Amino acid sequence: MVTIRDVASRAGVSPATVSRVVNGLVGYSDETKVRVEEAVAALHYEPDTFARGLKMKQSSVIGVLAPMVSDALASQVMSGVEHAAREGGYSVMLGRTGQGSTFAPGYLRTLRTYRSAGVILISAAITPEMRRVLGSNVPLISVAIRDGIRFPSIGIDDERAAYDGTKHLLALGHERIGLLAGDPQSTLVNAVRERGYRRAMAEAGRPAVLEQGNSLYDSAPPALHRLLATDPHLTAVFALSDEMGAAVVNELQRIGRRVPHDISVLGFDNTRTATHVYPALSTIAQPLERMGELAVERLLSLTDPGQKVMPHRLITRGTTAPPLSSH
Amino acid sequence: MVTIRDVASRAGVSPATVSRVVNGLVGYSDETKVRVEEAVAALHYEPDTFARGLKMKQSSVIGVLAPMVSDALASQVMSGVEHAAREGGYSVMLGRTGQGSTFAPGYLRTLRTYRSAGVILISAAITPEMRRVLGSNVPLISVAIRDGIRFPSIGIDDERAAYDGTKHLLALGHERIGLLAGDPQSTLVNAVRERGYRRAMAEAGRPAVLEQGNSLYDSAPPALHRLLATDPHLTAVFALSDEMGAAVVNELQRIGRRVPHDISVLGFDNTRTATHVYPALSTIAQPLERMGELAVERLLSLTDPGQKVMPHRLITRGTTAPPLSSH
DNA sequence: TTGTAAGCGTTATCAG
DNA sequence: CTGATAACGCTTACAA
Repeated sequence: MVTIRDVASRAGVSPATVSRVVNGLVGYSDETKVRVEEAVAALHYEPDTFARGLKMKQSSVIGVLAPMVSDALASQVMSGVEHAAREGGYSVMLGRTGQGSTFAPGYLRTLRTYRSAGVILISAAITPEMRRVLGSNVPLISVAIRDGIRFPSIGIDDERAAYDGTKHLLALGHERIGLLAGDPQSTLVNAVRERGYRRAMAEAGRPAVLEQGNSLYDSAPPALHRLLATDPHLTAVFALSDEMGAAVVNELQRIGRRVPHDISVLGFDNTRTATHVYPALSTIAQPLERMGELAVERLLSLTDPGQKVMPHRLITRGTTAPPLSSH
Repeated sequence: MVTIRDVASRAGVSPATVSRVVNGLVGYSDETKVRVEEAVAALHYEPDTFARGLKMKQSSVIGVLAPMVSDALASQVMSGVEHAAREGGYSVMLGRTGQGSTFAPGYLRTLRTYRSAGVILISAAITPEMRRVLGSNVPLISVAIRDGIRFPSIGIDDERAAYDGTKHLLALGHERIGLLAGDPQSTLVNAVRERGYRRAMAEAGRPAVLEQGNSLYDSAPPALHRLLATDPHLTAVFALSDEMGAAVVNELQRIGRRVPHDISVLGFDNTRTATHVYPALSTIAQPLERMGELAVERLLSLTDPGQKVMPHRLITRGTTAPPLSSH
């Protein structure tokens, strides 16, 4: 292993000087800088992470905690995170957490011992428990979820997004729109979206009809059937995740209902899943990658990351159309 | 920060003794063990990763390099990796590499500087370049790919699996079976699977008809149309990835061909994607999670990881049936 | 069974 | 502008 002393002796300077030029500090002549750099290059010197970590009080790893649920969403956020992290010379350590956050404490502990520069939570709220095990030195931020008050986060206005989505369906002429809600425990995302739907329906003077899924594919078919049982004349269903939306499209197909002729379907998030069904799913887009980038930027900016609301966008593809009855 | 000296003085012993009990070494009385453990617990002592890493020559991170391509596959392997790693007290650092492996060298460098205990490559072959940047101390293993000779790997017998898949279609009565191949550059997976298909077709005295995709969803529809242009009477298509298989099912639907009545479709890998289309995709399963677990076990076993061939399995779901003409 | 002390490779302080 | 030197927290001979 080549150490800073090797570089120093080859360049004919002291280790301290090497450290200075390597870290871009001030206090050396141009000439020594050149000599040191030559030596560094010649010897392929790389500072030792552990020695450095021991001295300094933090490392350059950023932790990301992603739920195994909604892989596609997390994956897109990750792209952004990774990009921004790499740009800033940071490495990303990803932990996937289970349904009941089984692994989260373990990961957080690891991240703390690695003196992580910060951690990003995807689609998960920051809990006091998390704050506690992480210690107070490590900044924390949530992505794709937010409550607008308590913790640093980057997300969209979920209430408004769901409101807009419902409005779109209403504008198309639909009057009976069912909502396929997500896990009700997710009060910060699903409950909020649900509110947006209810508001739009109420404004239109239409009754809300909804059933709970859990955001995942498999939860959608049964929920869809409950929805249809409640109102067999539904002409549109708004699913609060693309996975559920895709499942609805497929299930409708299976039971012989044509999409979008008989029933329109609208998804949520605009993950890759939305384009992996036929017809491709109309959905509400969140700027997932950008949110990931922003998360690392804010995390590293040292100032309080605060809350950031990103714009959402309606994307119409093949699953939304006016209802048959509107002709 | 609480250090080993704090624990030592509280327990009334030396730092060396604390180190010994913390690391489960020998050489202390039961009584001191108890005292030290009490002190550790009372002070919430945690050994400093960096100080330890500086002394010892390796850390307990396992690196995983996954292609952004085929997220679903990587995700399943990751589950296994994570599980086994956690079991052994290791942390997992995930790096996603681009199409042209853009990030791979950077990640590998990071992993080396973190003195990673080993790195796992998902669906990627170990190149001399990788070996070089990683240094010779870090063990490396590939998962879901193998060439059976040169590098440590865990995978299935791709030739045989593709052969079996083709045989299945043949046994159903199909005679005109098109192959939707993957990236031809992937000589270790796609080229091998292609060989299996060719062998089965040759044995059946049927002509091979194939087109290249790149394993991803979007590459499939155009390739499917080329396939259909070559032989409009195809009654089955075998796609060498579930994403392509799903795309074929959807595209067939779009152009008005019924699956499986008019055309059967068989996928490959048995990722979650296979169940996210309607009808659900019949496919060849690889024990992805198990492969991930095994990868870490072998990586950490210190002996040469060697090559391991896992069993594959045909899973018939809704997209394969006898051809119409067989009645 | 236990303690002392010498590093591991860096960075930071303080002289020069 | 540069060089000694003292930590950082831990492990491990080597002594006792």
